[in-house]
Amino acid sequence: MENRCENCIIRQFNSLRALNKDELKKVSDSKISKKIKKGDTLFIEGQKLDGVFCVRDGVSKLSKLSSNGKEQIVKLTNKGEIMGQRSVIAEDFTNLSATAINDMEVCFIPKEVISNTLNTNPYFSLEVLRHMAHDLKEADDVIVNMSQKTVKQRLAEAFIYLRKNYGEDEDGFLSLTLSRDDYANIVGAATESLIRMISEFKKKGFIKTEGKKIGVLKEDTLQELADGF
Amino acid sequence: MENRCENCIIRQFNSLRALNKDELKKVSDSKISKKIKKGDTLFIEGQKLDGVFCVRDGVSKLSKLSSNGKEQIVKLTNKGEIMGQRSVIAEDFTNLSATAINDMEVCFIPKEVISNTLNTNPYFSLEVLRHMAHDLKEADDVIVNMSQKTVKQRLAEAFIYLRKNYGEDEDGFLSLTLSRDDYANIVGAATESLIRMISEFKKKGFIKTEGKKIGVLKEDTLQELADGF
DNA sequence: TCTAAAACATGATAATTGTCAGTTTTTAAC
DNA sequence: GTTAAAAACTGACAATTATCATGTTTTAGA
Repeated sequence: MENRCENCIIRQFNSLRALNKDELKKVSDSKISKKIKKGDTLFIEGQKLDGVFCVRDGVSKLSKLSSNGKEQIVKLTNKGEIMGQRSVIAEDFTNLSATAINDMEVCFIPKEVISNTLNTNPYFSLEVLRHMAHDLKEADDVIVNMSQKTVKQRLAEAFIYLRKNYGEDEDGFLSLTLSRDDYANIVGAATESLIRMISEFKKKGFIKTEGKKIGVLKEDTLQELADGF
Repeated sequence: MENRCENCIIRQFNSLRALNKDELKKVSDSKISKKIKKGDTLFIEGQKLDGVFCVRDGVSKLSKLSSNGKEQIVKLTNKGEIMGQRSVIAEDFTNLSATAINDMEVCFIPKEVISNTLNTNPYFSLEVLRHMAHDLKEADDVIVNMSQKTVKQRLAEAFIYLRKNYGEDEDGFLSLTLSRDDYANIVGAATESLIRMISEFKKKGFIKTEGKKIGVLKEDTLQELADGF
């Protein structure tokens, strides 16, 4: 049992930091550490979740299947985030599927522990509330982008977002490597359209590619493009 | 002071129902009733809100300006809903503007009362959390619709939504009358495109119109259309 | 009631994006 | 290492949607 929540720095980045010692002990005693392989799924939309997942390492995509059978990625999660809280709080089925984009390390925390703490520790509720408020704001922004911007603008924005949030390696390629399909499902476009746009960006010198890897060359130009110039 | 929160049925539909007598008294003593005329604005995106609005009557649109200058309506609020909580909780500027679609009656509740209660009454926090969880789920659905469905599908869906949530009058017209511009800003399309589609739906007998008013004639057909047939 | 402004409407055309069909490259399993 | 499957890519074409131009109707205020 070397991995105790008490010693886990990750929790400083999420709502679990509002827990007191006793509560933290309960969480730690009941949590189950899991390793998720790239491509594996944490949960599928429509499932009932028995708990939440705290991401120690790796990135996952939260997506939803449209009635036309296409996947839409609603959000990418990063280290420190908690997944599945919406479903546990609303005592509802998940509306999203979670799939690992690279190898992940997560802790599963049973819902009883979470809901007990929500009922007794208002600071914890408030922390969860703040995080959800943040998610809601981001979701609103996505709605506006989806409806008012072109695919090209959304793609430019995606590259900037990925660089900002996940960084790049020593050769200037985005640290988070996504498939073309994933890109298409983030910006909400046909895969072929998206590939064409990547080619275009590359030809124009905005980005560089090497296999799946993509590197941002002209962030300013991409930003202008995203803003509509 | 005839209008006391203690006697207001509206609060049964929102998170205020989790308040105890004392808390409710505080809310009631500090609240300010306001009448908002159709077309007037409750708040504008980027403002700092000093409180939340509890909707007693009327409908408002929550919208956001895109960088291209077009408005996107993110959500319509109805009787009983509380507006501005996200901003108050996150101690953040509003990301949305709120505009009255018809004449409204709202109560303004100062943020201090709200945040005090959030800090002390976990049931209230939990209720707010549930409502926000619901909003977040709805936002996810909107994202998927925006990116995966055609304008025609989204319009069909909008008519069904409006009938279901706001009802219709004795002549079969939607109770909530929106301008063509508002419709365009809900489904995320150019106003001209939208008007054309309304004409098409009318020609095909799916809906009827009389001036601004629109009535759903074939809900099943619209539903099939929205689902992609 | 008159009048200007706003909202509604339609046509022509252009831009954006999707679909289908096929080729090449990469990946992963045996 | 070979090979089958998956992913990446390209072209041709079609469908969707936006834009611009213009006319008509409705609405609200003097």
